[in-house]
Amino acid sequence: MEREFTPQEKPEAAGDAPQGMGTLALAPWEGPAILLVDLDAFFASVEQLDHPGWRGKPVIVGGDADRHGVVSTASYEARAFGVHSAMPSSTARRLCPQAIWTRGHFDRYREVSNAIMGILRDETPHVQQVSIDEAFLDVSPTAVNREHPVDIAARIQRRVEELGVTCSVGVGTSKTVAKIASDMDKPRGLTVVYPGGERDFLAPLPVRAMSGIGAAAEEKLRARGIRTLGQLADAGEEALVRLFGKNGRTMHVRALGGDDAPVEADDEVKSVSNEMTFAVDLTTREDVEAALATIAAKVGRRLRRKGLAGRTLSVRVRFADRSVRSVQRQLPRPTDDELAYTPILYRMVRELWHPGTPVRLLGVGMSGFADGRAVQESLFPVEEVAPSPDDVEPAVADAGKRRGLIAATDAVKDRFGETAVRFGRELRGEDNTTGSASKNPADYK
DNA sequence: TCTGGGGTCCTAGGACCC
DNA sequence: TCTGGGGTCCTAGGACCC
Repeated sequence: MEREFTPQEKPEAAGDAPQGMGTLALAPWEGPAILLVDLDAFFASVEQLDHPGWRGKPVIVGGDADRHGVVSTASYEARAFGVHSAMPSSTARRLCPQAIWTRGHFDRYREVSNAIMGILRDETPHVQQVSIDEAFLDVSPTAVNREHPVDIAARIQRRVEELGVTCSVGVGTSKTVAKIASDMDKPRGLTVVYPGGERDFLAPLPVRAMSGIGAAAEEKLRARGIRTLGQLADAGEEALVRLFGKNGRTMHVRALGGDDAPVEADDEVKSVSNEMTFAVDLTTREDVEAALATIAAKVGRRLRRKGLAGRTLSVRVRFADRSVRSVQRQLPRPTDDELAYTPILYRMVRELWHPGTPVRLLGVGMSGFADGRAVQESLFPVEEVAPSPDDVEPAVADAGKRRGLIAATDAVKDRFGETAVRFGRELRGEDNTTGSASKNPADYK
């Protein structure tokens, strides 16, 4: 039986194909071939894998409804009730009161993700992981390997399903097209856009379908009568550059289907940060500083675990009206030691906030790493980091003592968890936070 | 009880140097 | 002591992604 896929036709997912993908004659593929593999409702799927009693039922991974929490991932059974990612948990609870809720088990998600990424790297070394549940693959036919990209995609779907979760795959000549294709049919979809079919595939889609166009860009475009990617492709590039800067050119190229961004592994970490949203706004200096110390300790610990030391320290404050202010400072030397930089955070936050003003969220970030890779000597003496003697914790100003203290508490946290040990000034404001999940790949490596 | 937490990248203005 | 321009670093804010 001879069969060709039209550009937008969707072959059945691997598990549904009655005679198996290998028996279909695929139209030949010329030129670049990019896959985007997207794990379906990943966190919720892992929960259902690990809890057989939850299969077939609505499952929601997310923060508490009564603490400003939002949905991280909803199973497809929960999505049938209108629940989706980033929805306030209070809304989700109203839409689907019978859902099974969990705050998530992130070590487990990382474990399953790593196994799947292993499968992808087994298929090709050209893998770019973009999050815990997504990766681009370059599977362009070469002189040595003529295997058809669609066959590779179908085999990946089968191999992933053997681990107990499913994925959707988009196949195209560019990252833009592969990504949009993967979104067209979920779960377990396999959507193929053949070379030459890009413009017809993209033209009818709303501009928001394209990665990089969010609410603000959509609104700007709508105000100029541009609603679809076809209209975006027809728009003058000069006008787009005036509107969006150099990103306007990128948007135009992508809408034309001509994006040639390479698939490249990018595992250099550029920043490490931690934020807390409080169920009850903070108003006193004591509470704000206690929370900052707790957040700073988490950042410090993650820096040490990754072997990173940074020079750029930042603080973010979100107020009750959701407005945000931030400050950043260059430190004299890179550090991974919160005992050295927490006192600096206290001074920085005073530039943004005065006692009495309700604080909804606090965040601490570190960036400015030497090269994004591990550093050998990561604990610098505190007096070389703190800009002034006031910033040194008197009790721990001795560098050797501090190093020992940090190492000891890290060891206890390794054994008993993050909340096992806290320094004195971290103790207030406990259990006043939302708790949620990151999908950033840097946290899962 | 409206809207989390972890990231990346871009922009625009100012300081500073050559 | 009249003047511009380029490069780089730094800072605050914002858009966007998963």
